[in-house]
This record gives sequence, structure tokens and C-alpha cells, in this order.
Amino acid sequence: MGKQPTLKDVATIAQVSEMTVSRVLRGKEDTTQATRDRVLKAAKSVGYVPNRIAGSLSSKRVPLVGLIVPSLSNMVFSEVVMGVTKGLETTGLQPVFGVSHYDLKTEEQVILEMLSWRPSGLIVAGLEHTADATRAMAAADIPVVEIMDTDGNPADFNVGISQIDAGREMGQAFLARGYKKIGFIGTKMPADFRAQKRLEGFSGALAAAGQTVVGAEYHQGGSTLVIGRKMTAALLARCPDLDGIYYSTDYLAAGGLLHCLDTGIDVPKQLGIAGFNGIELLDGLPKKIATTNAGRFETGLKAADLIQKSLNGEDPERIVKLDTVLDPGETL
Amino acid sequence: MGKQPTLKDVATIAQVSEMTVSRVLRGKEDTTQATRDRVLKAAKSVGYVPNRIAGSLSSKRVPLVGLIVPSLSNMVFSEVVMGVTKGLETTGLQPVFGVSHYDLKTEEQVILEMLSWRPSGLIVAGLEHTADATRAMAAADIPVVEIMDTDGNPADFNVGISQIDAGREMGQAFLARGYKKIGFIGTKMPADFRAQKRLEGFSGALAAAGQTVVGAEYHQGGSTLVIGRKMTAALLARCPDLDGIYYSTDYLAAGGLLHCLDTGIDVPKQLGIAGFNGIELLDGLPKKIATTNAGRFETGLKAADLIQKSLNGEDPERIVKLDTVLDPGETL
DNA sequence: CTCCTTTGTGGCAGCGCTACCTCTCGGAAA
DNA sequence: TTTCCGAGAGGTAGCGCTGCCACAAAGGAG
Repeated sequence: MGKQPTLKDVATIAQVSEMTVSRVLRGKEDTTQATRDRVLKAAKSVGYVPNRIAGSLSSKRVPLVGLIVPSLSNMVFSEVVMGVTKGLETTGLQPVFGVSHYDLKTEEQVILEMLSWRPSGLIVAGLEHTADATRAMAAADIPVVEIMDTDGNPADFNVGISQIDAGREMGQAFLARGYKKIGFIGTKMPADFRAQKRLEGFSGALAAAGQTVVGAEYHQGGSTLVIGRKMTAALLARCPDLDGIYYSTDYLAAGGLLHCLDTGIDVPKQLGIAGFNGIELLDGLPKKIATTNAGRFETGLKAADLIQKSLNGEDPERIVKLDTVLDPGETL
Repeated sequence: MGKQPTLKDVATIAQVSEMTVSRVLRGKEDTTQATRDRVLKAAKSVGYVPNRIAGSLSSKRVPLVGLIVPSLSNMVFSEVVMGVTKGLETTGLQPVFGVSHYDLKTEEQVILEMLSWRPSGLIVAGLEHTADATRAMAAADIPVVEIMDTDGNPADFNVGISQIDAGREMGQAFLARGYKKIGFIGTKMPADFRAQKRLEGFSGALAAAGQTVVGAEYHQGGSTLVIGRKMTAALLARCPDLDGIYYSTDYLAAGGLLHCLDTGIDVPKQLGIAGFNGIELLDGLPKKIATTNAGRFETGLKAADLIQKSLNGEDPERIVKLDTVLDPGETL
């Protein structure tokens, strides 16, 4: 239980200077094969693990990229995480995650916490932040990528889809198929601005055709199948003449579909159903649910790419607006 | 874009020493109200964000806990993550995630990477690691908690359920209900030792009753509903006389259930179905799937607790074996 | 044989912060 | 008054590493 070995210990054993050990271990510059062997052997013999805290302080380079998402219990974000991870794989950078729990104040704390480690870049979900958080990110002097929403004013880089467009397109898809009385079901997250924007776009599309969203139902908590079922039952009880429902997520929509199967409601003839996200995990349900693929993996990948390019001194495009891809599935 | 302000900058503005600023900002020791105000005002005025890299190097305390899981695309692990996060909430420690992609060599790299940041504790899924990884963790001189499996020799702390027991109990549940020809469906993850152990326990239970697992089907890749459907179809085509299937995850089992609904197979009369994990997200399917609740959130919570206790100098129990809770649902 | 490069290695300073010790100064006790 | 004390503030020395420069040795050119 003695203290951890340091560069100096390795240097002593290998009979070289600390600098040489440092160079060998980082694979930098030229060193003799013999020296290299000696150093590596010494390092292994004491089980040397470099201390990146010290290394980073000295070099002022912290090979980490902060990634802040609202939630991890949601498949959606883990795909973003995977995209970012993949995108950083070859760059020598490592993602570090933070969770804001859909709360701006928490997000601010998480952002400040992240920045206190002086990461090389930051990726944050959404365009809405507290003033302090925005200020801190701007002052950090690192590339910052806001993702998953392009309806707003990005501070630095921005990658994602337009949530408003996604909603509007789905609204138009409902209209095109002749649905007349359409309701909305979503979860009431304090700061799920993206779901709000989708509803906004959706309502807009209906409004343009002289319609309005007939009934809306909100629920506290996450998106699960049961909740989708219950809310669907509740909404239909309240507005029995609905012929379409737009859900804020695929899970809720899937719950709605299952409710319809149970109660003999014909989807899509009697009731049109659509969700959002394009969660592959749910393929395999009795009917493929209409949804908008949000390109989450791709978003993560691109965000990572922007960070890297920016760090390389390139000046990549500031805003990357990905196309929304609407899949009507079998429920519209 | 000038450089970030440091303690010294704040000290200069507030007309006090760096030490005083440091103390005020950490809320340590006694300082005059007047001094405190001056310092806080100065810090705010320059947008000071402490540099934890420097702080940690100096104090030799890194308030991070590494958490390494095989995958994030799996709901299962995000619940563990949530448990750990929750458990650390009041401790001043922060979780940092790593993903091993079900690969021991990758896990080793991730572990070493983690350790190079000198975290205060480490939580790793599983009991199987490479020799180098095991050695490094032992040498790190920090509390290490291996989670989600108690069938093996933990290095330090251990929290989870016995996967073998979980499998055995499910086997007994099948037997108790009179199933005679039972198959297994799982995904072929190179290092999903836990699924293997469940199958082992399951087979053992059948063997004790003079039966064997009749057919087994494996698939590369993650657990999704479609894959569950396809594998079920394939297995039933191969062994049409099966009257029960044990799946390695709830998602696969749900896919199987949907396949049965489609093809008119009566569950549980004609075919008994069981999964593993107890994924709440899936409640709401036509029938509640038989499963073993793995207590993931609780595991994360407990692991965090052990880390904290250990750091506090307490000597908590080394092995925490949680009870497996079998829920027969409506598919057995 | 000198001069100049190239190649490999070492020395030193310092990254920004905190642990630990020292110093000051006003007030209470003697 | 003198002495002591303790609260509040400052000074100094690193933490373990890397950037930068210096330097020795080994050639190649003149």
C-alpha cells in the first residue's frame, strides 16, 4: 500500500532521466531502442501508471471532451453518447459524461463542474442554458457544440435537426392522410424544450390547414409503454372522437399502439399514431410505428468531428443541420 | 480569448493572498465576512472557474469515482449508472463513465485510463478481468467494487446477485410448472459472463430434474425485439416441440412473446417464456414477461455506499449479495 | 583536424493549486 | 501594563509531470 510509483521511480530503475522516461512512455521524439526497452521494462516492473492529473497540469492539454445530456435512462441519449464515443475514437480524446436531469440549474452546475477540469471541448444537448452557463462556456475558450436542436442561436457550434420542422412534417403527414381530430401526448419535463418545439411545429402545421390540436395529455416522469397506454386511454376517454395522436416519444406511441390492439381500435384506420426518435429497439412491435428519425448517432459523430477539427485549427462549418427523416411506418 | 483567470488574479483584485481566496472558495476555515464578500465579488467579476486539475494534483484528492460498464445501449446499465449517481450525490464525489463493449482487452484499457486520473474509487461490472487490469486495480490503493455478479472471487468489494442462482431459480420455475422441453436464446457477446452463468444455473436446475436444455440459439449483436422474434422463429422451426424458452434478456423475450402473438402460439400454455433483468420500460406489453429482477439501481446505490464508507475509513462488508427476485409474470 | 550539424539525453522551471507553517494583531487574563 | 492566546491572514514548498533549452557524442564536410 505504499504510494504509487512516479516517473522518477521508473527513471531511477532504468538509469535514465525523468525526461527520457516521459518521452519513451509517450512515444515521442527519438530514443534509442535500448533506452526504450530499458524504460518500458522498468515501468512494467513497478506497475507504473502515468498520472494524467500532473501531465495535464503541466502540458495544459486535457484530452477529455465533456458531454452533457439530459438523461441516460433514455435510449435516445445513449445513442448520442455512442456516436460521440465513436467519433472521438481516433482522436486521442475521451468523452466524459454529465447528466442534467432536464433541469437548467443542474445543467449549469454540471457544466461548471466539467469546465473546472479544463476539457478540450464540450458537447451539450440543447440550445437553452442559464445565463451563467452560457457565459462560462463562452469564456472557456474551447469548442462548444450544442446538439439535437437547431431552432435557436448557438453560441459556438451546432449540430442536430430542427425539432420544429420535425413536428411540422409530422403534422403534414397526418393531414395528408386525412386525419381531422388529432391529439398530443407527452411527458411533462420541466425543460424538454425539444418536445415543446415539436409540438409547436406540429400545431403550426395543423393551424396552416385550419385545424388545431384537439386534446393534449401530459404526464410526469419518463416515457414507458405503460404510461403510453394509460395516457392514451385517458385521452381517448376525454376526446372519444380523436382520429390521430402525436406522441412525444416512440415509447409512448408504442404504449398507445398496444392499448389500441387490446381495445380493438384499428390502427391506422380508426386512429393514426406517431412518435419521435426512431428507436430501433422497438422495431418488432405488431406494427412499425410512424416516427421521425432524429439521427442521434450521426449527431454525436458529427459533434465529435467538429470538436476535433476545431482543435486542429481548422474552421469547420458552425451549424450542421441534419435532415429530418420521417418514417410513416404502418401506423399512419 | 485571453487565458483563464487563476487564483492569483482573483487574489490581486480582492487584495488578499491566494491562500485566502482558496479558503474562501472552498468554504474552509474562518474568514471574515468582509474578506469573503470581497473575494466572491472578485471571483465573479472575472468569471473565475477553479482548476481542479491543479487542485487535485496539489491535494492528492480526486473527487471522482470511475464506473466501467460493458455497454450503454443497454437500459440495464443506465440503471446502474443512475444508482451510482444517486448514491454519490451527497458525497462530493462524481461518477465518470467508461464503456468496455463486452471486451476484456478494451476493459483493461479503460481501467488503466481511469486509473491514470487517480480517482478515489472504482466500480467495475463483472468479476472477470485481464491479469493486468486486476493487478492495476489492486495496486491503485483505492476501493474497487465489482458489481452485478457474485459468482467468483472479488478482488476488493462485491455487490450484486448470483447469476447462477438467478438461472437456477428460473429453471426451477419452469420445472415447477411442468415444462418439459426447454430451449435457450441469447446473444453471443464475447464476454457476457453473466449470461453464461445464468445459462449454467438454468441447465443445472434442469439437469437436477433429469432434463437438459433442448435447443439453444445465439445471435451476434444487441438485444432487440426484432432479434428476439427472429431467433424465436428460428429456434421453433428447428425444435418444434419446445414448450418453453429462457431468454438472456427481457428484450429478446418480449420479441419472442410478440412472435407467439403473431403466429397464434398460446403463451404460456403452449410455450412458456422468461427473460432476465426486470426492465420496467417493457411493462405494458400484452403479457407481463416472466423475469428475474436484477436490482440494478440498488446495486449502483450500494456500490456507491461502499466506496464512500471505505473512503471514510470505515470497514464495510466486502460482499453484498442481493436477493434475486423472480417474477413469474404471465408468461410461465 | 576543425567546424558544423544531427541525434539522443539531461536540467530546470513552472503549470495552478493546497498543506502546513508562520506571522500579525486585538482583546482577555494576570 | 505585560503576557498570552487565538482568529485571521500570508508565505513557502511542493504535487508529478512536460516544454524548452542546453549539452555531449557522433559523424560528415571542408
